[in-house]
Amino acid sequence: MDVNLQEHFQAAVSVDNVIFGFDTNGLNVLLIYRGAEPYRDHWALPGDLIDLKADTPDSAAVKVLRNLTGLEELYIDQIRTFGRLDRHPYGRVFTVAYFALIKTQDYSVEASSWAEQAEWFPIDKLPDLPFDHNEIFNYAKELLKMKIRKQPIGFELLPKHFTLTELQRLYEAILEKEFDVRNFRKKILSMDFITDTGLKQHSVMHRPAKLYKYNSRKYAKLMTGGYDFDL
Amino acid sequence: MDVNLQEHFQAAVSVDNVIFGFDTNGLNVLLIYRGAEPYRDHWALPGDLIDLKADTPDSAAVKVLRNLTGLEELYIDQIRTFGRLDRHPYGRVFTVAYFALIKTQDYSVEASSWAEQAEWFPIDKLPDLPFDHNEIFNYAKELLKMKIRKQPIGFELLPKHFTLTELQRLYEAILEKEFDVRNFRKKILSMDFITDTGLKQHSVMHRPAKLYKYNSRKYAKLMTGGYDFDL
DNA sequence: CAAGTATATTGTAAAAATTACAATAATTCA
DNA sequence: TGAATTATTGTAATTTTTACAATATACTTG
Repeated sequence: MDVNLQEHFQAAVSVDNVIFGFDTNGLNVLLIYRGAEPYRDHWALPGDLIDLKADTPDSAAVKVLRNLTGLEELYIDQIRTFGRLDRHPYGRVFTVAYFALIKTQDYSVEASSWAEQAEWFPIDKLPDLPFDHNEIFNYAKELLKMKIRKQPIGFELLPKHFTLTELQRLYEAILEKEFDVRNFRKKILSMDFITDTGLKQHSVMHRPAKLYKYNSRKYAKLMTGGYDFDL
Repeated sequence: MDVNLQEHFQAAVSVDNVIFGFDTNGLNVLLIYRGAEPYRDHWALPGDLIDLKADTPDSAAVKVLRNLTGLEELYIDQIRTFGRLDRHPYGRVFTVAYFALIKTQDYSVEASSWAEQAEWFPIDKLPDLPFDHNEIFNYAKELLKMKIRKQPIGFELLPKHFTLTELQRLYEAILEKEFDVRNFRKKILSMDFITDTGLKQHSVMHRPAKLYKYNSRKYAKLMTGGYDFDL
């Protein structure tokens, strides 16, 4: 390899994940409390340098997720790559940002080798983040808004069985906008990819709501026919 | 820097551009005939390794564009990053893909240091491309389809003054779908961000068409009010 | 067990947007 | 002057979106 080329092979590449979760308080993001330099003892997006001998950006992002949640089958998607010259104090580090959606209720989040703690933060109460993580988070939030209007990814954030009210609150939290109850239900049901499970809530001190589930098979069928999801 | 870190700082990062142009034959992509290894004498997407001391992915992509076209003010947007382990024969090279839109008519394209030739290819008649450039191109094509339905970027591909028929042909070429003449015009005009220039075509052997221009100020006004572009 | 509390569920009419469809107009050329 | 070629325009039917409020069901409490 000639000198000219060697100059170029001196970069590191990392992944950073914006992990969204949803509960009764609204939309949350998972942050870690960094246990290593740089920015030790700061809250930051969970991420790691890519192992150049073993990982693609995608597989590296999945590893970070798995470390944190023990789960492999999560919704994950690349956002974009950030590469300001001075974004990392140790050298030229490009970072490929991802966003992931997880069902908060179903799984518990645990600290890992590089994270002393991991904690959910409401998206409107984030601490100031190191590196360019504020920028990455804002970009992710916009992308989530866009995507949820085009694809049925909201279900990734809800338990397997959910009520229509929960679904509506989710859309409202993400889109920062309220919907009319009747119109929302009409529209969602007309799309025909959620199914009534026949079950109901119980032990709630009001009329119990029907429980629905997402039917990915019906959705796949619609897409094949060139369907335009929108809300 | 410890050994552990050094292992990570051995990657190179490049940019690759999918440059779209539009003419009477339809939608085209600009390819270069590589003058250097690897894949010398192959048609490929124009791109280059990022200068780690000077460039961000964005600025590197703009430099490639400028080299090829002499222009700086082009529509350009990041697509995503590709990082298969074996995608480059010289080592671990990640590539940040971009797509750009240029007005074919207005400017001429010239070869550069790393390109012996540069040539427009109709998007349905591309040669087989090296690296993962086929994958990148396909991804870019899908993204263009999505974006043109959401943002008025079509105008970036047309001359300053254009006819409604030209605009319709552009949408049809990108979306691979035909529109009804009357409905298309109604919709476009109702969006109210193209303006009649008062000019007409001439020296055409049929009724001359009115010439319109894109009015970005009106578009900006609409967006502030939360407008949802769609077609 | 009756009344109270809290949320779930449902329909309809008006307005807006989309779709389907074909006849007339303006220029150049022979 | 007419032949050729593409540009331009309107309307009715259908579908989608919007705005709006009364009733239903379970649990809790007195």
